[in-house]
Amino acid sequence: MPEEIQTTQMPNAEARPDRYDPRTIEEKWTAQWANDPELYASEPHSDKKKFYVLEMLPYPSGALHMGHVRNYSIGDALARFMWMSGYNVLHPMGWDSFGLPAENAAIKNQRQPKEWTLSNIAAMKKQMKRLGFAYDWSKEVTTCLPDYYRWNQWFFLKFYERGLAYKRKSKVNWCPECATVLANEQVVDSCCWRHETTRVEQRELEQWFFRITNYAEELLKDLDQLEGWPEKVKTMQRNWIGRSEGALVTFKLDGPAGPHGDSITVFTTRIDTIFGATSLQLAPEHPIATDLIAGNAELLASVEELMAQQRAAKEVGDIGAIEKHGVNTGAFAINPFNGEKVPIWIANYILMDYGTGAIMSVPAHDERDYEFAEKYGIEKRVVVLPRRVGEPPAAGQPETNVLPYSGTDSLLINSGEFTGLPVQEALVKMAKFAEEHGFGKATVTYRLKDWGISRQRYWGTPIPMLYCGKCGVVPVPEHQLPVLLPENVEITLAGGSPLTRAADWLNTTCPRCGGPATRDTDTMDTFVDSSWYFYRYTNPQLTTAPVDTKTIDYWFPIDQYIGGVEHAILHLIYSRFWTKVMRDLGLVHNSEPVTRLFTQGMVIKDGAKMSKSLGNLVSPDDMVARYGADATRMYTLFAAPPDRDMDWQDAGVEGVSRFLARVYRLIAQNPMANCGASNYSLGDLSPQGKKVARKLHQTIKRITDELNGRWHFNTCVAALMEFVNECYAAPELFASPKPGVEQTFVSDAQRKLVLLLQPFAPYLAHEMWTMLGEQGNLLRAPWPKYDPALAKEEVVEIVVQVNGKIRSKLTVSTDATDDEVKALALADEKVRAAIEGKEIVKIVVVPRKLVNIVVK
RNA sequence: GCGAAAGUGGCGGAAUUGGCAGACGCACCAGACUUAGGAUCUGGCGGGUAACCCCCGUGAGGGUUCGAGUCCCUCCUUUCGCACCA
Repeated sequence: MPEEIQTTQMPNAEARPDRYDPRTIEEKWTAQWANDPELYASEPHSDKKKFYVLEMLPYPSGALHMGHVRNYSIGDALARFMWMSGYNVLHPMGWDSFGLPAENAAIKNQRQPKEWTLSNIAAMKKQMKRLGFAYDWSKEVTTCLPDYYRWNQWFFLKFYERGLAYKRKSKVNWCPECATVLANEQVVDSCCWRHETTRVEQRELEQWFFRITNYAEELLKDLDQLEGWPEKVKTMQRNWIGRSEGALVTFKLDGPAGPHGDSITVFTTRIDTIFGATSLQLAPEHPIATDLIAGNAELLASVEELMAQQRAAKEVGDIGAIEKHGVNTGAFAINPFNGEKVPIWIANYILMDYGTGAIMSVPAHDERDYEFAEKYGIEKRVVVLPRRVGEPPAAGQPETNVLPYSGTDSLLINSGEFTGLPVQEALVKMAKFAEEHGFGKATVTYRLKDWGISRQRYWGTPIPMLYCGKCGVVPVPEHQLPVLLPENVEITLAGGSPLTRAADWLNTTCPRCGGPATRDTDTMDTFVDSSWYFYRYTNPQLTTAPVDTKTIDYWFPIDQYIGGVEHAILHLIYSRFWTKVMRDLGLVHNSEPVTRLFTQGMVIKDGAKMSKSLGNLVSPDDMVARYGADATRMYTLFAAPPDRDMDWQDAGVEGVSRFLARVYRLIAQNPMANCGASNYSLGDLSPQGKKVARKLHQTIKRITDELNGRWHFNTCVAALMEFVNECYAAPELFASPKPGVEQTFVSDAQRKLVLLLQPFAPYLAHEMWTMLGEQGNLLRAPWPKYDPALAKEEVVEIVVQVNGKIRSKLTVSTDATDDEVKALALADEKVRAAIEGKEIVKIVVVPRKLVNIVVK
């Protein structure tokens, strides 16, 4: 039916089938989906392939931003595609809802954190539903509710039983802005990860720690198995774990023992160079250093200065640029390998929190030691040959050059009984020698530190520990869980944990002796919440255990995790650690939580990441109101490949919206009943019909390949646009197909277009699905298959080059042989003009692509 | 300093294994339909050129190849990660 006739018949604009009105369509379906909780529900199903697709859960700040929309649009497209591909899909969502912003809001707006958080959740959930994301809300997890955080406490007790949770006094990173402790992972360039310009201070506090270092080796080793993870993330984790193989060697002091003992233990990765050690260097805070300078005011002052220099360098975040300074203590230690006395120095570039806080200095073979020795005139003694094993000495080069060659494939010299050994062998033998003689051993050091989880904050999981005057530290018995977070507590940022002021809650009885006891007033780092939430999704209402192992066995590991790269170390290393502990507790059987990880790019506007402070935010609500959820979502997929940063342009959404309107009109002008058969052949169609059919099947192939492969959804959308353009090139075909095969084809093409659209623009797809008279659930309709016979072109354009320059183009049958193509090319007028009078050296034929005639 | 990724029209981006550079979209220009158009449809749109043929063109320079955005080398720029870790 011609468009203009239809439009004049329509009583009101809203219902005009030539007018795409996303708002009416989307609100209708939002309501319908809300009434159908089974739609996205997924339960374990023994005879169905599962697919667990997960997007990182948001912090309920109050409103979604475009970064969220992009993240969830990627995951949703995948989930929808996998459903249509026949998988049993788990696609849950939840709320990482403990944390400081709720407390700030409480102070600022006089609202309770709980009320503030829950109302934010309600608002954001509504936004998500309006955007049409296909989440199974029956699996929703809200980490700030006792249903969830009681299991944090349960895990804490299990960790404690296993010695994986312990308390110690330690120097901690303190953010004055947050008024709480930060984990090492939360300190970025010496500043708070939340307050990027706030310098972190060092404070001494009693803290609970999780012994993640017990798993350092496994966390490192298992990275090799994570083939579906970006190399970049794995590299960041490897750097963070920072494994270093070496040896500990103990040097006895050449003098009386002080309060901190009579020896210095150094960590070295080059024990083979120990005969070249001409001094020891201690960190300014090293206990022995304290002993050695005690009572010497001059030394004390110098060391204070070294400490200040180190602190300053750390604050700038560039300890690497520190200018080396040191002081000679005048004391000596004995090198246990040769009995030599070596001077003990204190230096500003030695870090107390790495290794043992003490090194042996070998100026001849270490650049840093060289620099230091140059400055202070310390002897440089060569103990490794300046060349590889088997290499003859270079002519004119001294056999014992300082800093000659830093490789470990050389030979030792001047090293007592170890002289002549290759370095690699010496490393092993000398560590063994030290161990046999009781002054050292081979060891491995990590940069990774235990995870400090105590936070002096209110809005978090209470740590389930008690302090009894008689019994000391006592865990809350399991049956008393949860330790509920008390409500209506006065919240201030200063003055330690607000929980210290909740007297009723704070004072309790000791479960061991029945005497008075007080609760731990700290709460857990929120990264505890996000370390295992994805397990809880599988069975969020379970009251007897954190998870049901059988259910986990079905769903895990997560097939696809999608989120920002900013979580490469924090969240993603904690989650891996937690999984390994859960495995050791017998709760899960997988050792890694995530098979494939995808890190999407940021949303950029006007050259910078969208942020409130820059004022370049684009509100998803505004976009949805103006263009609809489908257009907004589809644009986030269209603007760039999902792993790259995308540049937001309002006009771009409009373009996508126009495309959706074109799709709508294409089908709405003449929605056809299901003709059943889809087995037409090209020969039955008109030339126009053939072109459309070919394009359709090529489009199916392109989109299917992308969804199964590299995920360049931008080209999927482009492919859909190309197909629709092809349809518009033959306007009568869709408007009034001829009875018979043509109608069958158009009916089929309409359906396939809707199916292909579903992952990217679900609202419009559902609307058109019913418009076509289909009753079944579109989300479970089978993904269309492409027919290679239909996708194949009959003729192909061949480029003819002469010496690599395009001279002509030929249209030949796809089945033409190389010789036929060659003959056609040589017969071509333009080609003949180009090669006239020249000798043909060679003719290259690339089937279905080109001919290159090489002449001279 | 070390390592990784990237650099293509006015803009976002395409070109999956070396084979027509610029798909698709935005912006812009012209036309059609219209009382009107910020709707819709049609066409154009890298640069040089009045235009055709043609020449040039994927950060710069070299190389391999019949043929290079794609592979190799050197350099430049941007982004990210690491950086006295002994």
